[in-house]
Amino acid sequence: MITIYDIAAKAGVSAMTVSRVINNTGRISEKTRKRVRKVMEELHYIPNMLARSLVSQKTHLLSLLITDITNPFYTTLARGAEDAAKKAGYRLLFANSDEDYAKEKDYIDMILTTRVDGVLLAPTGDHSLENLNQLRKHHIPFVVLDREIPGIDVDVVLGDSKAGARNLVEHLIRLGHRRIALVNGLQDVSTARLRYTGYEEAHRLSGLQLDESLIVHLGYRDFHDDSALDQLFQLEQPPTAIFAANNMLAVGVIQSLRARGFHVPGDISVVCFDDFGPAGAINPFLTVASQPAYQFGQLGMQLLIERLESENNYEFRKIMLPSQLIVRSSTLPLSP
Amino acid sequence: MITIYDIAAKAGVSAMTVSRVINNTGRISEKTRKRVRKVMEELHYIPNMLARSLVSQKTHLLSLLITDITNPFYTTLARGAEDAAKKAGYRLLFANSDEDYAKEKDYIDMILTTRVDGVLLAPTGDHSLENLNQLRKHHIPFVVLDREIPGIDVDVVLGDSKAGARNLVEHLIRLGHRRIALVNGLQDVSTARLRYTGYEEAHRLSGLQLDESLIVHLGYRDFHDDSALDQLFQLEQPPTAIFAANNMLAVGVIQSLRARGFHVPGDISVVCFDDFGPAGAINPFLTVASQPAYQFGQLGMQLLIERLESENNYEFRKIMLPSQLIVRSSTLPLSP
DNA sequence: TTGATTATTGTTACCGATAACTCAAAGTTA
DNA sequence: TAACTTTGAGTTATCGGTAACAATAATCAA
Repeated sequence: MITIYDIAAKAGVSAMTVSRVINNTGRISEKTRKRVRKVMEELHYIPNMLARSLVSQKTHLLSLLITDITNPFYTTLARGAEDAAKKAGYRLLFANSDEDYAKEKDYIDMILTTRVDGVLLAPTGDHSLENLNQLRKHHIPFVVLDREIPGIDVDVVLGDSKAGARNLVEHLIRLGHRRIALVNGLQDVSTARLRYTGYEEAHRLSGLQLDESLIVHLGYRDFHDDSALDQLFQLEQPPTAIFAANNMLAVGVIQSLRARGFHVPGDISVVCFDDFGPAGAINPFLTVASQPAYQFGQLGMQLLIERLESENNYEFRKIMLPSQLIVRSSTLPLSP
Repeated sequence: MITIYDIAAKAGVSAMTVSRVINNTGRISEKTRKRVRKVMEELHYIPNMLARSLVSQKTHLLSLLITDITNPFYTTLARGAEDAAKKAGYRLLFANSDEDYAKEKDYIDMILTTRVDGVLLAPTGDHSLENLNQLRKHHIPFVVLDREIPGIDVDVVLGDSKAGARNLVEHLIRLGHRRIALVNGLQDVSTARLRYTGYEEAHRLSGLQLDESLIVHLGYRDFHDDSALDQLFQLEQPPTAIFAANNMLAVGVIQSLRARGFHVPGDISVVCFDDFGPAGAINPFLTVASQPAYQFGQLGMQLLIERLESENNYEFRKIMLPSQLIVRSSTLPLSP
C-alpha cells in the first residue's frame, strides 16, 4: 500500500508537503508540486480515506436507509438521493431494512461505527423513534423520509397520504362502490394510519357508513400472505372494491383475487398507493395515487446536506409532496 | 465523541485493557471486565471503525456495484448479495453506475480510497476492463456479475445468454414468425453479443435466413429512444415479432409500438430477457427468459467471501446459471 | 546593509484504535 | 524457599493522514 510517506521519500520532500499538494492547501512552489504529482502518478497513489477521516472527523459518506429495495418507489427515491449526493460531492451508503426493526437497528449501529456524516432514512415505523434517538444522541444529522415519527422533531419529506387515500376512495365511491375494503399496512406506520384516515374521511364526506370488518392489516411487504383476504370474502356482504395501502400489497391482493377466481376489475375493482416504476409501464393497469418518488430522495438529500453544511441550528423543516390520482383500468363502475 | 481512553480513564484502567474487553482478546479478570463493560454502557460507547480499520487494514466493508438500480433484475440481485454479506458478517456498500463508464470509474475510485475489502460488480461493458485492472493492481479482490469481460481472468457469475436467447427466438419461430427483429444492447456488453449469437443460432438451426436490417442497437437503459424503431418499420417487410435483449428495452419497445398504434401481441409479438420482479407480477404479460436474479447476487457474494477469507490463490471460478423460458401473453402465432 | 516580511518546507503531535512487548504479582514446583 | 509459570494488566509504537507551529530561504523596504 503506497502512502504519502513513500511519495515523500521518493520526491525528496516531507509527508506534509505531499499532503499539501494533494489537498491544494498552503503554499507550494510549482516545481515541487510538479515533482510530487509526478511521483504520485508513478506510484499509483490512492489516498486512504480511513486515515484522512480519522483526523478530519468527516467521512463525506452519507447513508440512505430504505425499507424495501425491491419496491420501485424506493429504488426511484434512491436514484434521486444518489444524484443529489453525487452533485454535492458525497458518497452514498445504501442500506435496506426490509421493513424489519431489528435489521434497521443493525444498520443504525453500523452507521454509527462507520462514522457517516449524515443519514437519510425511511423508518420502519413509530418504534424507529429509538433508533432516531440513538442517532441524535451521537449527533449524527438525519432526515426522515416518507413516514412521520411521533415524539421527535426532525427534518422530514412526506407524501400527503391522507389526501391521496381520500382521492382513491372517492374515485371508487363515484364509480358506485359502497363496500370498499382497506388492505392496510401496520398501524405502527404513519402512512398506514393516514391512509386509513383518508379512507374514513372519504366515507364520511360521502355520507357512507364505514364498516370496520372491511379492514385488514398486513405489513407493507407481507403480500405473500394469501389468507389475509379470507376475512373479507367470508363476510355476508363482501367488498366490491379494494384499496390497497401500497403497491406491494396491491400486487398480493390482485394475485389472491385471481387465485380465487375473481376478475379485476370485472368482479372487483382495485386501487392502491404508489406506482410501479418502469416495470409497471408495460401494462399500466392499476389505478393509483402516484407519488413523486425521485423528488422524495432528491429533496430529502438536499435537506440533509443543507443541515450538514450549515453551522446554525435552524428549525426543522417538513416538506409535504402531493400525490396524483391516475385512473387506469383496474377500476370499473359497480355493475348493478 | 467517546473513545476507549475516556472509558479507560473512568474505569481506572489502560486503553489497552478496554480494547481487550471490546475484542475479547487477551486475559482480563472478570472483575475489571465487568467494570469496563459498565462504563462503556454508561458512556454509550461506539467503536470507531475508522481507527480500527486503519490499524487492522480490514474494513469489513464490501461493495456492490450494479448498473441499474431501477431494474428489478438488479434489485433482486442486490437482495441476494445483501443477505449473503450479512450472513457472513460483512457490511455492504451499494453503488449504481447507470450503465455509465464514467460513473463506474468514479465509484471504483471511491471504492479504492474507502479501502473496502472486496467488490462485487456488474461491469458496464468490455471497457470496464480498465476499472477491473485498477482493482487488481491495488489487490482488491472482486467478483464479476452477469457480464463477461474479455482479457481478464476472474471469478464470475453469468447467465446463459446464448441459450436463453435461442429459446426465446425458437419460441417465436415455432409460432410461425419469420421476420424477427432484435433490439439489442450495445456490442460492448458480452450479454448483448451472446444474445445476438443465440438469435443467430436459432435462425441457423431453423434454416432461416438472418436479415441484419432487423437488428437495432441501443444501450440497455436507453428505452426512451423512441426513434429506434423507425428503422424497423420503414422496411419493406417489417418484423412480425421483436426480441428485446433485456426487460428495460422491452418496456420501451412496447411503449413505442403502442404509440404507433400497434397491438401486442395482436399485431406484433414481443419477447425479452429478464423478468420484472414483484411489480411485474400484477399482469404477467411478457414472454421472457427469466434469470435467477437472487442467486446471481447470493452466489457472487459467496464466491467473493470465499476468495477473501481463503489464504491460497485457488483458480478462478465461473458459474453459469440457466434461464427459464416463461411463455405468457405477449406472443401469438403469426396470423396468416 | 539590515531588519522585516513573505514564501516554502519541515517537525511534532494527534486522530482512535491495536499489536507486540514488558512487567509486577500471584501461584506452582522441586 | 528459590526458581519458574501463569495471570492480568500497562507501555510504546504504529496505521496514514493533517493541524499547528517552527524554521529556513528568498524578497523587500528603508
